[in-house]
Amino acid sequence: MTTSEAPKFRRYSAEDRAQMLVQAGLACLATGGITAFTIDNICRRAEASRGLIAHHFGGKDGLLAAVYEAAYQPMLATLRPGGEPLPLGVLLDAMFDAESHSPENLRIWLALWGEVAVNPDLRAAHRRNYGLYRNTVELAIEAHCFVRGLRIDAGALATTVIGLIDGLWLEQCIDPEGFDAASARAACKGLLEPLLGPLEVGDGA
Amino acid sequence: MTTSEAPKFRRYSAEDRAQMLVQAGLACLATGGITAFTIDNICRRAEASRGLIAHHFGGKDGLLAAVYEAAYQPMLATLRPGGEPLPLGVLLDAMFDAESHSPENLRIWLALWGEVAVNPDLRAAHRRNYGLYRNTVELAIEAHCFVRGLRIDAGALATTVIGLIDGLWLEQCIDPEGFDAASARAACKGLLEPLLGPLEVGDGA
DNA sequence: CACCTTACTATACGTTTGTTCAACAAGGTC
DNA sequence: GACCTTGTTGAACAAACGTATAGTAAGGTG
Repeated sequence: MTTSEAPKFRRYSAEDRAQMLVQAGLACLATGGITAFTIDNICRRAEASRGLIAHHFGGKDGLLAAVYEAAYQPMLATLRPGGEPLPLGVLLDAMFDAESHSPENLRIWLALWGEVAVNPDLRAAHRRNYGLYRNTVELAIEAHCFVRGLRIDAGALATTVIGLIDGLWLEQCIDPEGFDAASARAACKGLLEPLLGPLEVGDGA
Repeated sequence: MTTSEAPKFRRYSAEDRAQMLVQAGLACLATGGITAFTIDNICRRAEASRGLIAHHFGGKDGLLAAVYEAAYQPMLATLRPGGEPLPLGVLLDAMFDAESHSPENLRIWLALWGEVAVNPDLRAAHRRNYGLYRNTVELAIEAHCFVRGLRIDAGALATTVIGLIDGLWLEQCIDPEGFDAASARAACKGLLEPLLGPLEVGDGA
């Protein structure tokens, strides 16, 4: 009887709403690839109206850039938790952990890669993040080789190792059957250990 | 003055026209990824009218399936020219030849992979072709190991090697700078030789 | 030259795309 | 409780999407 009415929508802070849209965008990529990354899909999933993406990101492209950043961030955070790179064995284990190897995550990356290869704006963002990624791996390899007295071009090997890991990701992603995170990790170590010596989790010192 | 008029269009055989459309489709994928794979784009590039894709392939999906097959065929043909698999060293060289590593070809694959991960029909086609691909590599590894008396799980290693090669492709594709086919081949061999012994082109016997 | 098969064109159609924008209202501030 | 900032909505819009289809004509066959 009173004038109290249920609010027609909830008002979030700009950052909160932005993150909700980014999460919805990631979910769309995971479900249907870049083709499913549409204003309608994303806003439906985020339970928001169609105008919001333009309001918070200036348009679809702005959201895609934010989505790309959001996809990279957890990986970088995992690889150097305190800013300091991990020992190589630990680093590899982190790269093959269950979450980053989830089918959803892999499909997201595949969709993003396809766009990076074709979209100059995304490529700029990629170059920056990939540089950090590669640098982290290179430092870990360098430290590993220094301790063991191995003379190896850490820069070139870093690129190769990243390629190997991403390639194993890729196979697993394209057809998830017959290959899982544990197999991928074993395969990776099997290829690296003849070159680098044993890569145990506890090889810190 | 005679009745002779220039023909309004050229009539091709069904197979010829189909191949023209497939080629145009590949070109679209190479240029703009899966987003650019549209009826308008493809037909404009093939200099054909918009109805032709439906006529020859039943629709866009039919063309995409044909494009996928067309992308796989030259690779399989390269890897076992006469039906017989090549020696491992030669096989790896073939995998890193200039043409298959062209930026266009890499972008095509990236676009197709993104779809395979999400499209059940394409996945079925992928599973079949990938099986042939993997089998070829496995046989080459098996033969290599047999000759050298190495005891290695050729099946698992085949998957790993394919992952490595595709991963190196991937890096090169996403950002073509600072990495070329020759570097990729060197990186691949550098990782495999500690495990498998020297992989020379002329290691046939 | 007449005929016939079928590759082909071109239009129309309904749907979905991304963007724009005026109006609305949620929720903190006074 | 009045006010104001601004996050939010929903409709309107043109462009682009894929498909269906009726009609056209190229080019081989007799």
